[in-house]
Amino acid sequence: MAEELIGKVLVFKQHRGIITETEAYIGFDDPASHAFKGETPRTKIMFGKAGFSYVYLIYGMYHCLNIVTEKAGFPAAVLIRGVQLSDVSKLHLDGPGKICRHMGITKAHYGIDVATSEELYLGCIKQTLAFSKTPRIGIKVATDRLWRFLAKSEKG
DNA sequence: ACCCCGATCGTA
DNA sequence: ACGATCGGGGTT
Repeated sequence: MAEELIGKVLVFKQHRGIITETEAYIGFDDPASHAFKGETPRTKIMFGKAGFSYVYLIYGMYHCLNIVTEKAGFPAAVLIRGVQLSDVSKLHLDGPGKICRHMGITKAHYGIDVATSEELYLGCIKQTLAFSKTPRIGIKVATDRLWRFLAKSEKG
């Protein structure tokens, strides 16, 4: 799903943009995942059905948006790390904290079903984007896994 | 009650 | 390279 989401459209309220960068956090054997140590109130949504938002606060200052994937009982999520805004600014939001800060996404938007919500959802465009795979960044473990996906022409 | 630390970002 | 800033989660 992290690969699939490259080139899809992220819509939140009046904001929309093409997803240019994602990271995957998968299952019980991924030590970089918040779900690795088991289910907690914060990570509960990751253990549920796919298609729900997982928003968390990081470093006391920034929010990060994920989309839960995989079947219930198997924790996984895709972190949205990069978005190219579709408005006239064409601003490239580079980093999960910047995306949420710009769009106003907070923990209040935890657990939204993106399949039915009219506030937060995903869309398609006709073209697909080529992408590259790299190690995930900002983590200190499991950096050998190529679970970061970056649209071509993005640096990194 | 206390402590450590983090899927970040802006500034130096 | 570093500090800001605070909640989550484990430990006392």
